[in-house]
Amino acid sequence: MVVARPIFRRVTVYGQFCPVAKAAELLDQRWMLLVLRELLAGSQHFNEIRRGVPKMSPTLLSQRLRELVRAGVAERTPDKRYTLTPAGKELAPIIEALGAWGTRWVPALGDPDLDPHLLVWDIHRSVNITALPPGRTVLHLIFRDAPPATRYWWLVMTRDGTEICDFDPGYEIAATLDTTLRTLTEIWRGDIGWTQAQNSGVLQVAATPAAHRGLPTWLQLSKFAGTPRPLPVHSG
Amino acid sequence: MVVARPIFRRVTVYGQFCPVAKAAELLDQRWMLLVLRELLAGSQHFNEIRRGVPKMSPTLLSQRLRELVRAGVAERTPDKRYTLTPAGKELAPIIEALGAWGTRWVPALGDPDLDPHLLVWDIHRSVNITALPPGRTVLHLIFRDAPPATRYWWLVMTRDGTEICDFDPGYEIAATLDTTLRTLTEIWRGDIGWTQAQNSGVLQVAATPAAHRGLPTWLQLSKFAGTPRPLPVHSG
DNA sequence: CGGTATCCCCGTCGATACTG
DNA sequence: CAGTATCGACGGGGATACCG
Repeated sequence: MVVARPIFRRVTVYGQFCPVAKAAELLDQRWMLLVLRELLAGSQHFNEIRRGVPKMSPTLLSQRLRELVRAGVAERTPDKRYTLTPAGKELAPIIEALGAWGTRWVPALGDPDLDPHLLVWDIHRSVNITALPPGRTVLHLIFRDAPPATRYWWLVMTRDGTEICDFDPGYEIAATLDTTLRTLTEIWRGDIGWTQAQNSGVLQVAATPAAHRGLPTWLQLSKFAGTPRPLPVHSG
Repeated sequence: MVVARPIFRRVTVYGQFCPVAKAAELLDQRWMLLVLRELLAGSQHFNEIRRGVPKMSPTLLSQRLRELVRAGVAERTPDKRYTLTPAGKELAPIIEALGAWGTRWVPALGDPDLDPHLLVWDIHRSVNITALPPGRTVLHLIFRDAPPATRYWWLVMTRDGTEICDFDPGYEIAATLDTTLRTLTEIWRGDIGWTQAQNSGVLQVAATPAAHRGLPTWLQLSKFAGTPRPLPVHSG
C-alpha cells in the first residue's frame, strides 16, 4: 500500500485570523518571494523561472509553483506556462516595496551574494533592444576576479532579443567591459556609478565610438537602482 | 570546553544580490512578519509582544527580536523595550500592504485560525477610550461556541486604558455581546457587518440605551476592515 | 523541455524547565 | 517581568538521479 504523503501542510501555520498572518503563511515560505519576483518580471516557463533562482532545486520550485496555483495567485496554462492571476498581480507593489526597502536598508553585499550567472541574466533581461542599431551588437563582459569558468561572457543583442553566451560566439565585439564581479553588481544595483567605477580603475571600457555613445542607452540598470538611499548619519 | 553555537546563520541565505532577496532573507523567517506587525502596532515589552504571537515560543521570539536588532530594524533600550529604527518604521507600508492583500485574497478562515485570546487582545488594543463616558464601562463578551475556559470575557474600559478579564470582575455591565467566535472575528475583520450578524441571530446584543448608542464608537474594527474586496466573478 | 522520485541530513522549531 | 538553557523530533529542503 502506498501512502501518498501530504504536500501542502501550509494551509494554517500561525493560527491567527489576522490578514497579515494569512498572507505571511503563503509568502514567508523560503524562496516564495523570489519565485514571485520572477513571475512578476515576466518569466513563465519552468526553466526560465529557474534561471532567476538557480540555487533552488527543481523539486522545490515545482512545489512552490503548485502552492501558488493552489492559493489562486498563479495559474498553469495547458501549454505549461505559469501566469499570474489578478491576486498575483496585486503583489507587484509589495515585491517592489520590498526591493526598495532592501536597497535602502540592507547595505553591504557579502561575497556569497555575488553571482555572475544571475547578474548576466538580469542585465540581459533588461537590455533596451529598441535602442540598438540594426543587426547584431555584441558586448563582452570580463569579470577579472572570477574563476575562468565564469569569467568571460558575451551578450549578443539584436532588436529581436538578447542572448547570453559563456563562450566566444565569434562575432565582432562592439564593447568590452573589464571589471570585477562586485563592481558590475554594484553598478547594476545603483550602489555606485559608471564613472565612479571607471575613475577608480576597477572598470575599464574598450568600445567603438558608436558603442561608447550607445552603451548607456542599451544597458539599463536594476529597477531599484534609482531608489533614493537614506542619508548617512554623522556621529560627530 | 564549551562551544558557543552560532545563533544567526541568516546573513546569506539565497546567494543573490537582488535587494528583494536581501530583504527576504530577513523578513521571510517564520513569525518575523508577525513580530514586526506587533512592533508596528506599538508593542514594546517582551511579554506584550508575546501576547500578539502567543503560539510562538519565548525562545524563538527572543531570537527573532535579536535578529531584528542585528539587522538594524529594531533597538533594545536599556529599560528593555524594543523600538523600531527608521529602517523598521519604513516597513509599515509593507506590512499594511500585506494585510490589505490578505484581506482581499485570502478569503476563508479555517477554524484553527480563530483564537479568542487574540481576538479579545486585538479588540482591547483598539478601543477608542477617548470616546468613553467618564468612569468605568464594562463590556461582556460571550463566545457561545467556545469551551467554558475561553467563553466569557470582560473588557474593563476607562479613559486611562482598557483591561481584559477572563473572569467576572464584578462591575456593572454596560453591554453584553453573545455570539460565536467566528462571527465576532469576521466582524472584526470586516468580512461581515454588525447588523448582518444581528439579523441572522448569530449575534445578540443586550445593552443599556447609552451603551447601545456608544458601542459603535467605542469598539473599532481592524485597520483592514475597510479594505475594499475584489468583486466576485460570475460564471454564468 | 518540464518536471518527479527518492534519500537523508541537518537546521529549525516546539516543549519544558529554569534563572536573574 | 524578561528572558535563557537544553533537548529531542520532525520535516523542509538539498542532492542526485531519473522519466514522459
